[in-house]
Amino acid sequence: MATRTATQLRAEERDRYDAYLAACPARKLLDRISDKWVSLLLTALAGGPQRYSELSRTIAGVSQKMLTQTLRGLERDGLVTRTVTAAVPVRVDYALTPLGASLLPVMTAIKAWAETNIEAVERAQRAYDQAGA
Amino acid sequence: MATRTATQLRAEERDRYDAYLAACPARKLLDRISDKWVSLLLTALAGGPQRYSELSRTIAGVSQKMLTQTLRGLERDGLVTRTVTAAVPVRVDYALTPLGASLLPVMTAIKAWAETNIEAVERAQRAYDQAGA
DNA sequence: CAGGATCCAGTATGATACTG
DNA sequence: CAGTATCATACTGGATCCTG
Repeated sequence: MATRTATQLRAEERDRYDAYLAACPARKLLDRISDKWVSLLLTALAGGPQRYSELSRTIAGVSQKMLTQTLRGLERDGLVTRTVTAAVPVRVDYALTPLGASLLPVMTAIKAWAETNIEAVERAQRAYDQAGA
Repeated sequence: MATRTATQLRAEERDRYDAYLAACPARKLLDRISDKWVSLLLTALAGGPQRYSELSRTIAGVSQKMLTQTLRGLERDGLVTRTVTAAVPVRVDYALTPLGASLLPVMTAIKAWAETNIEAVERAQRAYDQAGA
């Protein structure tokens, strides 16, 4: 128990530091909503409620795991609701809450920015790669 | 070589499918700008150019690697510029391009949404966790 | 239909040490 | 000061099988 002094101190500082970061919930929330699947899911629900299977088809490329996981997270954050209808094959609908709807414009704006500026970005990339080579 | 029919067909479909997704650059761009460090860096540069070390202090918690990596990506995408000033200790300034500035309002909006609605989200989380327990 | 559980590969990220 | 290079790893995300 003597081979650690500076290293341990640094680790302790890091822990305290991480704790501080964890104490800043806004940054964590920012990280959570800065997620590909989140933006795609929220915009997918913009047109109204959708079933699980509809979403998986709309998003196209999302795995069961990511779809379920992201939906659970959004439900927990109060951004979407999950409604189960008992039937022969179970039916589950997801819909935006008012809180989720309030985030929608921003998500739409990001998506729109990406679609609008993709060409400019690609031009910049080509120029950058040219200069580098 | 007869133990695969449905499995192989599914794999082939998936490959074709993934190729299609890769061909959609807007989704890739959306994923790239939906990054924690990107939003933090762009908003950090909102007030004007900053040096590398200033940024690392402003962002607080970012590692050298992530900082450099994210800056390089943003530079390649044409969102920020990198200006090297030859001096005794080298000086490097980063600044937003017009393209980067055009993304700034959206990034600011996300950050603001997170800060505004963090409490509502936390309430929702507590309610969700209560119900689950 | 709508998941839950599990296994596994790839990537993202951090810590550390070294350099012009 | 402003990185680069390397190593180690934690976490993401996909594939697969199983269930109410």
